[in-house]
Formats: sequence, C-alpha cells, structure tokens
Amino acid sequence: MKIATWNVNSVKARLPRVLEWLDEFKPDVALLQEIKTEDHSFPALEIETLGYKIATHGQKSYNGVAILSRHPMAITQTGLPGDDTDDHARFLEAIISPEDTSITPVRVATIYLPNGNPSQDETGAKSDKYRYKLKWMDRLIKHTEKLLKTDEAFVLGGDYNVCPTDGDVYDPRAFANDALCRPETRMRFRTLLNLGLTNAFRVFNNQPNVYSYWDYQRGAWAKDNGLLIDYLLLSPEAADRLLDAGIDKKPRGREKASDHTPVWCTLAPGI
DNA sequence: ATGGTTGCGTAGCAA
Repeated sequence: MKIATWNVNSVKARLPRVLEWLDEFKPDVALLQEIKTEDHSFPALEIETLGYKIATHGQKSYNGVAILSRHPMAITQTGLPGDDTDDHARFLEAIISPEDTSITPVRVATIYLPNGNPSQDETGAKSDKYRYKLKWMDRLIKHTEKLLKTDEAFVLGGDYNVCPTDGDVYDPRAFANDALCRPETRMRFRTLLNLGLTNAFRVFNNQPNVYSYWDYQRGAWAKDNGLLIDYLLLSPEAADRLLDAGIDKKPRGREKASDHTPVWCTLAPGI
C-alpha cells in the first residue's frame, strides 16, 4: 500500500498539479494539507474520476486537510481532540479498509501542525501563535498515546512544521529562533517519536540537507534552500510492514507548484 | 538592497 503526504497550498489553485500527480504516482492513500477551502467547494468530481474516495475537514481561506483513498475508508476523528475552542481545521483521521481482506487495514491521519511564527512577541516572550503550536503538539502527543494503546497499524502523515535537527535546515543559524527549530519544538517532536513512532523516510535515508519544502521567495528552489518538515510517522505495527519511503521532488519543479513536495512510503499487505 | 513570492480575496494576513 502506497501512502503519501503533500501540503498542496490550496487544492483549487493546485488542481492540475494534484490530478497529474495522482495519475502518475497513483498513491493508494493521499494525505493533503492546506487545502484552503471549505468542504462544499472541494474539487471532488475531478479527483473521484481518478478513482479516489474523498474525506475533507475544510476551512475557508486557511488550513484545511483531506484524505484521498482508492480503498473504502471510515472517518474516525475530525479535528484534533483536547481543545473544544480550537477552530482550525488541521487534523482528520480515518481507517482504510481494502476490500482485499489479505491487506490489513491501516489507520491514517492527515496533519497540518501550526507554523507558530513569529515565535516571540514584541517583549521577547513566546507569541500567542507559538504557544498555540506547542499546545497543539502536546495534544498530538496525548492523542498518539491513545492510538498506540490499540496496537493497530497507523500512519500519521503531514506538514509537521518541525525541523528536528540542524541537518534538516539549509541555514540553521538563520533559523535558530524560528518556531520550526526552537528547542521547545524539537523536544516535543522527539517526545512524539519516543512514544514508539518511526519516521518512515529516515529508515532509508540518513543524509542531511534533504528537503520537502522550498520557499517561493529568494530563488529557494533553484538554490536548494529548503527544509525537511513533511513526515510519515508510523506505529510499530505499521513500521513492521514498511517496505520503502522517499521524497518525490518532481512536483516542486513544475509550473504553478506548491512550495512543498510529496513524501511517500509503501507498506506490505500484512505480516 | 531589511527585500523577495504565492494564495486568499480584494486589504492585509499567513506562510
């Protein structure tokens, strides 16, 4: 089973790129972030034509996440638990159950973790945005602890807005105080991994300076000034089935590209 | 050079 995550930066502005990528890459499951549209205005017909079922947790103008699946899926969670006042659409979870019963079902979540910048306010204290990010990460840790108790195969994929190490940033010194790199951010990401999750890409590639995001500004793509912030984190039961993982840089090089490129993994049908 | 680019929505925010 091929599972991919991609921050598309507006599904409507990106529709030709998304359709072309689905057609050529043919993921079984695509976890999308920053669809930047409400559920009713998601371009469903074009994507369904390619054989995908669609689940969305949309929002006007900002955020918004979606799951596309070639297999039957059932939504298990809309929005990240733990704060009823949080109205950002950043989390959607479903169980993917292939009709071929020789393939063990997989729970997936699409995650758009808050950016958190600027990390400080005028007084030098943590900004409201950064505080929101850190609380969101604490909630994700709590929810993951709950999921791990089920002993199921699951994949938490998305734009984590975290550079776990200096090797994941093109200019670590310039980003030292960035909300993606601050120690408080990195500590929480390690806490998440230390619950027992596996970063799929890092099983197969330990090189530094491999990226999934390049800013639109200052010729970042041409200069390979990027960040690695998109991940597929696997439960032990999913990691046991991990066959391969990678980053597909092609979509970032095209006309009207998203600033992120897809990250993918393949899982064996079962053990 | 304190800039630059993209998307949403049509001003200014978010990234």
